[in-house]
Amino acid sequence: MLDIKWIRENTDAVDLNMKKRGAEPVSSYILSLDEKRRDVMGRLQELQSQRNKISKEVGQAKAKGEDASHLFESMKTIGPEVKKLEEEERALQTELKDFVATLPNILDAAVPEGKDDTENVEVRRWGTPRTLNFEPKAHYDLGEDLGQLDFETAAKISGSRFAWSSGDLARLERALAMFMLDTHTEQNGFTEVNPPVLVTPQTMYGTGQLPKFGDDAFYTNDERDLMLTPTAEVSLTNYMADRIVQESDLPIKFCAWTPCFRKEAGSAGRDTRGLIRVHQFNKVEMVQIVHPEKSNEALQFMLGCAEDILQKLNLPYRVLNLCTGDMGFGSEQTFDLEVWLPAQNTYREISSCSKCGDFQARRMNGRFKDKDGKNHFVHTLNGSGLAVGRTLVAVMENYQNEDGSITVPDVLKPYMGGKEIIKAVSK
RNA sequence: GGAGAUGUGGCCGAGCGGUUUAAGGCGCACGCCUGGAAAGCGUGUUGGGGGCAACCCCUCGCAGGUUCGAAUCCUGUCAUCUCCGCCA
Repeated sequence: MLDIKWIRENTDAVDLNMKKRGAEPVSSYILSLDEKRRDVMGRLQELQSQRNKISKEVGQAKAKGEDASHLFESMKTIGPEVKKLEEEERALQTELKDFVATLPNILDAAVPEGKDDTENVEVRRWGTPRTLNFEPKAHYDLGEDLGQLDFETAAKISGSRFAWSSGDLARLERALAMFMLDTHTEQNGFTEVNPPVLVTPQTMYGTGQLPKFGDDAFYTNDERDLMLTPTAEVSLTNYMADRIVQESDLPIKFCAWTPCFRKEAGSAGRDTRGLIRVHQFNKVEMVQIVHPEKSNEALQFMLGCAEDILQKLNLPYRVLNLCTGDMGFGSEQTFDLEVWLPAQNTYREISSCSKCGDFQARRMNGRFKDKDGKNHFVHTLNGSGLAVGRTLVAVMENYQNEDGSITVPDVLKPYMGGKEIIKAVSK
């Protein structure tokens, strides 16, 4: 959520930002609404002030045992007028807030210009794709041939875009998650959290999924309208909702391994096979709550944490600086990591690390108290560390052997009971 | 699912419908005192909004309502705790 005071003083920047994101200018509309609201508020406060004064006089008169009924006359007209202005003010306030809540975050100056994902800027590459002397299989073929990935069964149970894995492959995914969690907690200083994945609409609003992107999420028919989280970012970041922490508590670093639920509305026909795009997948997420001055530093740190996982797994990847046209709603700046997938002969997204400034903190009212006792909004960041399902895909395809078996990466062996190779189960 | 209890500034805790503009205490910050400290004394200490400013408005879990006037009365709702039932 943008600061209305800031919008008032930076109308050009607001409209320029909308343009960069490929949207229409909005500042004149906001300004006129804000002006109307402040006008009503001024008149309302004047009346409230009168009411308070008279009310006090009534109290004083009664205390002395005097008759105060003559004071009621003016109060009788003030009362309904106050109520009317209150309603007017509330309506304008709601209208303004509802509108501002739909505006995306202001992009960092370091974000490259570009119209869509084709114009993202590659920052660096790491690792060299393995040269195979055989035709690489796609992970879904590998998994099905191993007898440990079963999309038919998943479809029977839940419909399209779900997966069923079993045996060593299921364990390999768990191994990946444990390896990631252990690395982030033991090496990178994150605190492991087991958060709820079923959250209130208010929580989804806090991180920016609502009100604009409700169509992407699964709702329950629970009377509280609980929703399934599309990422643990939602639960973890909302730790700060209506909370004031001490400056010395920062940074707060959480990581969590949770299932994520996405409708994938609008992606019909894309990645219809396999684990790449499913309604339910597991992800290890990192969230940082930091002092505003540490935002940039924290973003680089988190990007490093995500890269480190790929490096330890020896998976080739590249880093992209997302361009203005491809940036998410709440983000100021985002780096994506794309991992090499031999069967697709291309890099595919496996992590996304974003800094959100005070955008989310403002929505959820998350603050810290500085040394002088003043409160400020915290800055929030989130990054995948990594998308576990897609990491499984990457390991399968990059570590596949000609006979269809999969070599277990060295760092995962301790988590696989020492198993070195995943082979087909006998049918 | 059923029954009951409780929600008041960072914490504890008062609060007959009108000087509550939320007592008192604890904690914290600053000052006085001291060689230094403790104790003592004094001052400040919820959060948000509007205004150049003086200052004003809102905020007692949340949302409605009653009233000239609500922390206080009414309704709904949420959270916490206790007991019963069910349950991994």
